[in-house]
Amino acid sequence: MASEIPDIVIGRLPVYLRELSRLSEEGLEITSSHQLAERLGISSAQIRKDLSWFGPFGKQGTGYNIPYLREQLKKILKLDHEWPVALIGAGDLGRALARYGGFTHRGFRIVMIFDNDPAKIGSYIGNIQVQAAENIEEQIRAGQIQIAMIAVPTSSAQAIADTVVKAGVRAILNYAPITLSVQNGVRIQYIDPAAHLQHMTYYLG
Amino acid sequence: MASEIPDIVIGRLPVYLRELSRLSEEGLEITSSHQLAERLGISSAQIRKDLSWFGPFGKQGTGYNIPYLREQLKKILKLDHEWPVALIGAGDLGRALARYGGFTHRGFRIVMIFDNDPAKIGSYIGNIQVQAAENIEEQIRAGQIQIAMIAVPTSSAQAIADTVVKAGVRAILNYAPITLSVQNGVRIQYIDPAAHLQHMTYYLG
DNA sequence: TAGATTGTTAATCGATTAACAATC
DNA sequence: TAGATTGTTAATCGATTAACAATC
Repeated sequence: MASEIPDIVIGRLPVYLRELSRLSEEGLEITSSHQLAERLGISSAQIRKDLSWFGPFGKQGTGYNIPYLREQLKKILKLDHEWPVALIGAGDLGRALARYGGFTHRGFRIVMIFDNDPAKIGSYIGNIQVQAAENIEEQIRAGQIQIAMIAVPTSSAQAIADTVVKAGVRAILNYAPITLSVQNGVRIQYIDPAAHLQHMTYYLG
Repeated sequence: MASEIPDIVIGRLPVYLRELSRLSEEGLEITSSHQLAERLGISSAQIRKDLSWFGPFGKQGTGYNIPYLREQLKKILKLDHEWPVALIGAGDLGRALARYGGFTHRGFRIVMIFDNDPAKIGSYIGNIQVQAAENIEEQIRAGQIQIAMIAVPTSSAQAIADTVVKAGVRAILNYAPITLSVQNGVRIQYIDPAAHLQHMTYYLG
């Protein structure tokens, strides 16, 4: 049953997928748990154990067929179709995210952008027009959007989270440096660069 | 001995510090492991255990003095002085990072920015002038910079990492979606929003 | 004092690793 | 076949939690 697979295992699958894509770009057709392990700096046993939660994907003596394993991982992570994403916040960070080219070939497309600044509403970022924040709930519901990226000031992040969840969002990528409170069943991932830096300074001389 | 404290514990300290700052802004002077736990969605036992690695900071029956605990955590994480940071890459993301206001009050200041695009070299982002990438090694060495943020295309990320490490950098915040290979003693933290999104789609219907 | 909360221990729980039979 | 690598088991390792004496 899928729900008993450790979350920490799920979190590594995108990293495996990313490295497989690189190997593929390098022209390789076959890889092994050892090759992946060396490139990712983890143990080959862990890679084999992680994959074995989902089925046998390799061949003894040979390794893994890269295109096949990529396909399988994409299926597991539900990346066999593109996910529409709502972006809340059109400041510097929001605009950088909207222009970032790395989402599409990995399964995501920003389809709506919101801000509460009258100077930004109506303007275009790429080919998407920034909408008023008051339309968030209606638009997300109408578009049946399940994923939102929050790139607003800390002071409004919780209210925005409440709004998007009410509208049906079930996965939030939160760039505001604050722990959000949401109902059960809603997933949140946090991106807080300052926290990452603070984690590393502990080890600096 | 500091080196035996689990890295996963170190990684939670910035989150505790962040929440303590919020409590402080709300005007509170005292908190408890229970209050912190509820706000962060983790167990109070974990918070007390984590803190106990570094010393007794609380008072039985009362809890923790917020200003005091903040000071102690800052000392532990070496945040009692400001860290100069080199930013490599002045594209959309680099510019958003350079303008991000959230670094300074958490212990970091971007003091140099590099790019290899002649159209960007010499231009200003805030009050910092973008320098040519060929100056990276010399400038980082001269400034004795220990922390770098990498916001360059995937194809050049490893080469940039090699360069900054050669120049003396010991902590890298990497925004390129690639696992970097560096010598022992160099810390890396990864920020890959697409990977975070892929982690969450596993759970979506 | 009575009530509350810490710091710490021991138990539990979960994740990683080593090892190897199976087999390509 | 000989060599290599998977998938899986069992052992090890590490992290989390429950519980409570100490004490403010």
